[in-house]
Amino acid sequence: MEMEAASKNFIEQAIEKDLAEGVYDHVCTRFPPEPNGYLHIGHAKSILLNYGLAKEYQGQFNMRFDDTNPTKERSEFVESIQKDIKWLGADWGEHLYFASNYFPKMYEAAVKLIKKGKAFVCDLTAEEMRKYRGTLKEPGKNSPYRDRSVEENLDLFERMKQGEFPDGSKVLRAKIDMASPNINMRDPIIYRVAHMHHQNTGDQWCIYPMYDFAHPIEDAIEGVTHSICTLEFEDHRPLYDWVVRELEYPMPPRQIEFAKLYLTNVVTGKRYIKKLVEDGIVDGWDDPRLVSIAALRRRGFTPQSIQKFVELCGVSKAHSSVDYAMLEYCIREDLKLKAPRMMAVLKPLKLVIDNYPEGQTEELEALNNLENPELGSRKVPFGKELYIEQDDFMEEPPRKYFRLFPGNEVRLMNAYFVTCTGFEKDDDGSITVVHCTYDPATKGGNAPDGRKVKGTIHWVEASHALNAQCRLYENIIDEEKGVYNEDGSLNLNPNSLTVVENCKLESNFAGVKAYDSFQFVRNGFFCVDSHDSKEDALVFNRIVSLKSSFKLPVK
RNA sequence: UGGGCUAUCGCCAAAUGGUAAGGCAACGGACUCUGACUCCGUCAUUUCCAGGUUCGAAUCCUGGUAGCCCAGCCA
Repeated sequence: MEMEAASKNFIEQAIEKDLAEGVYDHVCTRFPPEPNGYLHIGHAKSILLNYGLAKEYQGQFNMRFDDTNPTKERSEFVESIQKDIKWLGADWGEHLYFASNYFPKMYEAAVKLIKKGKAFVCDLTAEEMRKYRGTLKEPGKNSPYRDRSVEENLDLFERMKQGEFPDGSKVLRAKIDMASPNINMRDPIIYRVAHMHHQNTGDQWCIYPMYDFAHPIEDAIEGVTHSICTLEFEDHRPLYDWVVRELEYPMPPRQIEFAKLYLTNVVTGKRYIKKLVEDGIVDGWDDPRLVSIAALRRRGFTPQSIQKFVELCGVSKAHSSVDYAMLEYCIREDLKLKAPRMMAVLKPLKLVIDNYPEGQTEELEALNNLENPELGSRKVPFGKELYIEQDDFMEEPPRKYFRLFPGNEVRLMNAYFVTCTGFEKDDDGSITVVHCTYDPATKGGNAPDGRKVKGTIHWVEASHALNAQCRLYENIIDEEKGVYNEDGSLNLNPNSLTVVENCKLESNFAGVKAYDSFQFVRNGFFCVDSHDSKEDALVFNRIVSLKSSFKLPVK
């Protein structure tokens, strides 16, 4: 049976058209972040899209730091960004570039424009410039400096470079059209004076190119064919095209825009994440409540799960917000067969097996993943006293409750069948201990007489159990009304971080680092906070999932 | 009448004039060593709205409506 080939997205279609028409003879894409923050799930879409396209068309994928504005950039971020992209699986090979390394070429390009009469040095202040620019509905006015001679412009621009002028006193502008309905074309600034230290070029430069001028040049220099960016740059495309045309690059790059990835009710966006980090609302850029790449990694997401997610989301130009459930689906799907699992009890309730010999313990064999025996097995201690989940016992069960209640028999996962014989309550009326008897013949979890049980529950042996305080990170932060209100107060999900005391963990957790911190993945999975990106997060079963999957029957 | 862009199920998203894919979610049912997983089934007579062209329209035309982006010496 043949699978229908997946339909091509609009970018693939554009590329194939270009290739077919001979506009380009190869494909080169790039991911060009500004090193001013950590990467998040939205960037993953762009990274994987660009990388995937390059691979699909046997092309080249460039990693380029768009570091043309030293005020916001830090080398801390150039490290983290590279780490995150590598982790995601996008391989740029030898092609790691810094826009700042092109400053000499950009300077030459600017000189070329001046010589062509297409750029001029302007002395208007920022304030004046805004007035001359006009408004969205009214055209702008030409700058009084617009008609300076080529010689004068050349001289002035050279002196700007030499540092003769203070910040803000002079800029270089492209000479296009002050009456253009597109504000980006109203003689945009292409170079500014900024006496500032740059993380890569140091104090070599005191003039820096603007994005609209720098970006097309960067793309052209690297032989990028398809410069893929987000929707808000659509209005900049005419300027992008103007720059590569005026600079006369052969086989100029083409800019294509797509819609950003947003997650419903989750804070995406570098700006917001940055503020949460700076305000100390979260513990850092890798706080598991965030959707930064670092946080997702720590939370137990795998690169494969994120790749899958991006693939599932698709690419289009329609503004959209993807359900968080889709991301969760992807990690479950990925971990399902490849993660070893253990048992842990988050809200413990003592279970005593009255007919189990006092003082005896035994080791039982447990598969690490029932669906994938290749992951091997481990020994789990078993004894007279165990802990089970509070939710797994009910004094008065509703209809269709399959777990433990007086008189009912269930299977202790990987162990024995037990039948509930009674329970104890304290003065408050809360249940303290549940009593049961076990059937020694059901060792391993199956009855020789073939009888079945409806429920299976997880457990931890009391004397071997590890005590832990678990931090449960739940969903992020609610963006429904905006993360920050107008008065500066925050809209936070109050359940985003829950601390649970006295969790009981299987003794096999002993070798696991940082087992005090668990990531909520829902529907049967929890991951151990890896803290260390080299380690895969460890998965253990259920615990809270019943809340979402067991519903009380309606009366 | 500033300019640009977008509208297909609760959420993503295909369909390129030939009779509305797929995934997530949801809901039934079967299975099950965790009520998970798996499996099987249901889920848009209709594509923002109104007209028009056509044998045939989500696709073309006309006119509306709604949403997003643009007036940084940020990217």
